[in-house]
This record gives sequence, C-alpha cells and structure tokens, in this order.
Amino acid sequence: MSPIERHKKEKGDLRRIILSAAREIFLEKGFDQTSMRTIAQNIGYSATTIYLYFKDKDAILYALHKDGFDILSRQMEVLIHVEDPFERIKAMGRLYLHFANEHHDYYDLMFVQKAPMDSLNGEHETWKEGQSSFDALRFSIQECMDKKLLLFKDADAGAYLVWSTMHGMCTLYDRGRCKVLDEEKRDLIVDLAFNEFISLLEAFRA
Amino acid sequence: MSPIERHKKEKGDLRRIILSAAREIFLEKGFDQTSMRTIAQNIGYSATTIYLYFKDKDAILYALHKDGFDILSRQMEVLIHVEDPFERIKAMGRLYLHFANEHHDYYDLMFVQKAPMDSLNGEHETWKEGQSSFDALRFSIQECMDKKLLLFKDADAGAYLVWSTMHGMCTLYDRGRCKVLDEEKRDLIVDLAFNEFISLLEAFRA
DNA sequence: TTTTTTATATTAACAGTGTTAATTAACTTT
DNA sequence: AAAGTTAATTAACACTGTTAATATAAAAAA
Repeated sequence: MSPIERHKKEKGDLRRIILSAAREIFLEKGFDQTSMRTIAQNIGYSATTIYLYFKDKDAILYALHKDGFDILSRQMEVLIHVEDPFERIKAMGRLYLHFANEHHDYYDLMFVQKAPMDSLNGEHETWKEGQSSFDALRFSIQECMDKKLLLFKDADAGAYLVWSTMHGMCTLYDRGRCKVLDEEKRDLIVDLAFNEFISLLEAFRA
Repeated sequence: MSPIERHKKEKGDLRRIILSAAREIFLEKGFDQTSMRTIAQNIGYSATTIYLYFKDKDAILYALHKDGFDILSRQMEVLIHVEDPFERIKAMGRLYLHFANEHHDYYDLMFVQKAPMDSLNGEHETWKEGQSSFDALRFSIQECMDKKLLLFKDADAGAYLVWSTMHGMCTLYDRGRCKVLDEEKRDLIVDLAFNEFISLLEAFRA
C-alpha cells in the first residue's frame, strides 16, 4: 500500500494514526528506541508531519501514558466490588505489581519517566490520570482507617506510603538492583516482599 | 591554560582527569546533558580520546556511580555505633532519604538508571557497591528479627521491602508524581510517609 | 472556470548525540 | 638515524529532536 493510498483510506484522524503507530513501535522496541523518524516511516509520512499534530515527542509520550492508565484503571475497576477495604487494598497491590510486570514499558511512562510529566507543566495543569488512581487508593486507605484496620494518622501519607512501597519494589527489580540477592531468590523477591508487607499492614490495627 | 600546558601538568592519569571532569559537569548539568564531547572539551582533549580510557559512556557512568556509594557508605558508617538495631534502621532510612534528596543525580545513577548496571553485565560480575549497602541493611533487619523487634519471615524480603519503600518515596517524589497531592502537602509528604512507615514497623513486633 | 486562499505535507537544514576507522604526532627502542 | 610503539587527533557514520522554508493538494472566492 503506497503512502498516497494510505492517506486516502485513513484520512481524517492522523493524530490517532500517529498514536497507534507510536504505541506499536514503543511497545515493541521500547521507549528510548522509538524515534520520530521511525514512527513517521511506519505510517508513510515524513517525520516533521508529526509536529503538526503533537508539540514534541514528550506530547506523544504523554498521550501514550494515558493508554497505560486506561488499562490499569479498567483492571482496578472490578475491585470496587471487594467490600472489605483491607482486602481491596491487598488486591490493588497485587494488581499493581502484576501490571508493572506485564506492561513495564507503560509503567515506565506512567510512573518513572520525567517526559510525560513535563508535558503538563503549564503550571496549573493537573495530572488527572494519576490523580484518579491515587484517589482510589486513598479512598480505600481512609476506609481502613475509619474501621480501625489501619492506624495511619494521615490518609494521604498512608496512601503515598503504600504506593511508594509497591513502586519501589517494581522499579528496583526492573532496573536490575535485584543483583544484591541470591540468584534463585531474585525472581520471587517481589512476591516475598509483598507478603511481608501485608503481614506488616495486618499488624497495624487497633 | 592551553591544552598543551595542561597535558604536561596533569599527565600520568588521564583516566582520573576524565572522571573528575565528567563528575563536575554531571553534577552541574545533570546526567542527560553530559555528553562525551562536553567532557572532552572541558579537559582539552578530543572526544575520541576518552574511548582510550573507557569502553563507552556507560563505563564512565558506572565509575561515577561508585562515587555516590562512597558518599553514602561513609555516611552510613557512623550508624554502626547505634546499638539498638531498630533505631539504627530508622536512622538508616532517614539518612537514605536525605542522601537521595541531597545528591539526587548520584542517586539516579546508583538506583534508577539502567546504564551503570549494563556496564557490569559480564554475566558473573557482581554489583559490589550495592551489595555491601544492602548487606548492611539486611544485617540490621536480621538483628531486629533475632530480638523479635520485627516479625519478618525472611530477612532478604524484609530488607528488600524496607529498601523498596524508601526508594519508592524518593523516586515518586523526584519524578514529579507528587502532583497527586495538595500543593502544600507535597514538600513534606516524604517526611509524613516516613513517619507512618516507622509507626508501621513499630507495630510489627512480638 | 479560473484565481486566490488555506490547510497539509515535504525537503533541507541545524545542532547535536555516541561511536569507529584511519591518520598523524610523539616518544622509545634498536 | 630507522623502525616500532603509544597516544591523541581528524574525519566520518548513522543516528537524534526540531525548525524554517517550500511545495502540493483541496476549498473558497472571484
């Protein structure tokens, strides 16, 4: 299919075409190896055309990072049916770890890379994708606090703490810092540590 | 001072000269903005000369990441005088957070960036800098376990958990994910969350 | 229908990146 | 003095994100 045919056929929403191509390459070759030129070549356009639809590369990354949140949110949604807030938090944690392990390029964009965040640095811009995820966590933390299942003093701090722990486990592992552990222990350390964390939380009640 | 004079004067250990120049620029302009050419220009050599002393850029980053561990280790050393292992862990945690905040470019190299790790991927190469830091943490964790101050089942998992929590707090903050919090709370969230974590650990004893 | 305007896409170019190969300059050894 | 060795250099490759100027197509106005 020649570029011209392509244009005719899929005209109308080049922005989306760029995004889906970017996503495809991004997921296959990783974030660093995805250049503007490779994206452009893949959809039969020149590299500079992309700049008519996105301010810069960061803007694409920001748009893609939303995809990650879509996946994560959809997975998290089903957990509202878990009535016990503590069990819900446990499930959220496990799901978070699983997501990070499954979609670790998206995870990188969502929670590690600076680039997507820079794209919303219009001072008053808020990070609504991350916000709603965090709010969901904080809500469950607050519910645990109300029911004396967790003795946090501050719901924000508690939620941030739980999030940090999950995030830390994911990233230390992903960035190869597990080298400090015996080789046979490395692959299950996240599970082991998660279980220890749950034990820790379970001991933190009135 | 002309390049020639410079050569005469500091001859003998160009490797070290490269490193100290790299460190200087690195700490000033950050890791991403430090290119081979800027390092070279700074010491009056051509960029390719660096490749006579370092395999590639990652090798420089690996060498620099050691500096970070030197600083951190030296600071941690004094804590062996804290006799109560639980208090020692608390102090280690605080110090870790402080270090990450103070030297956050080094921290990036030590615990976030993939580059330095890739440089020791000669299969059987071990990460001795990180190892000894982790061992120190695990030792104190084990001591707490022995004294029933912490009910972890596995010292490695416990140490990894504590480390992860600290690391997670640092990196989420550093990478701008604090945007989910009220503006006035953002700057003290690490302290708040750390205190919650200590409370959590304190409740985890026999 | 022809001309003008507008939107879209392209080429050329800039200023950079890490890195390799070939080459020159300097110092040792024979 | 000639040959060999080491150290540093220049030139070049194949990239990167991005901007300005240019061409092409479609739509609107004449």
